[in-house]
Amino acid sequence: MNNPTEYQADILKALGQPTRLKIVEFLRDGERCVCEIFPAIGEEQSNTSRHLNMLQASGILSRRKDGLKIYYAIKHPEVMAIVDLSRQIMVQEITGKNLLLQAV
Amino acid sequence: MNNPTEYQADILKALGQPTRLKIVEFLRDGERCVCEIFPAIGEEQSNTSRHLNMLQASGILSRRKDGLKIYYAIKHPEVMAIVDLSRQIMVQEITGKNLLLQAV
DNA sequence: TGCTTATATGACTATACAATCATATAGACA
DNA sequence: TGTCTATATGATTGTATAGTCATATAAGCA
Repeated sequence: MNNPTEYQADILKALGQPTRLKIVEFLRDGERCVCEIFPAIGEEQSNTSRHLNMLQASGILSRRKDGLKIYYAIKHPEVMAIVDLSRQIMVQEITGKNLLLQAV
Repeated sequence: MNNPTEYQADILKALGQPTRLKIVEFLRDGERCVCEIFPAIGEEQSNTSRHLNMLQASGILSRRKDGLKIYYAIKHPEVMAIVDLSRQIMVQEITGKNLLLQAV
């Protein structure tokens, strides 16, 4: 995080990983504790914990403690907008490639 | 690229790297050849070429050949929207941290 | 106090990535 | 044909990352 470009890249890099993308998608509807998140995405607790920590460190998620449980939530609405836009790009790319395949 | 989530993550990962973010930002105003790009972002030609190749492979950039030169351009308007949103998140994060610092 | 549950972390391994240097390819043109 | 220019690529190196297993921490409760 030495300069703005690196900071900005870190935010996008945090989202650019399948496990973390699954976490963010699962949190779309609101905050959840770790004990709900890791079974939902099918990853180990320790691995999920690391990714959650990274998402929080890069400003994607907020963290709230309640007794034993720790609740994570999407911190900025812009996060879901980015996720949705990247899916749009994916869909357009896949559609384009299928059209190419059909043309063969 | 085995499943949609990985595909989507690859798009975001492609944007989540400082050198590639600089390339995309430089292409905001329109297509440019490699010979314009690498001096503008201050990276070596070979390194720039690799990043351009990756950005094209992940569907971020389009590529056009004209004689000796190869022109790259932003392929989807959603790309710049993502870049702008990620900067908004960064600004909010930095602002929030500065407020915290002032409170100390 | 001791036990249980929820979450985090240390140590490790395998893999991926960015950058560099040298070199290859491919098109333009004399 | 030979030379020049633009771009890509092979080989290599150092570093970062994801995932796993075992263990630590910390809060709640009997």
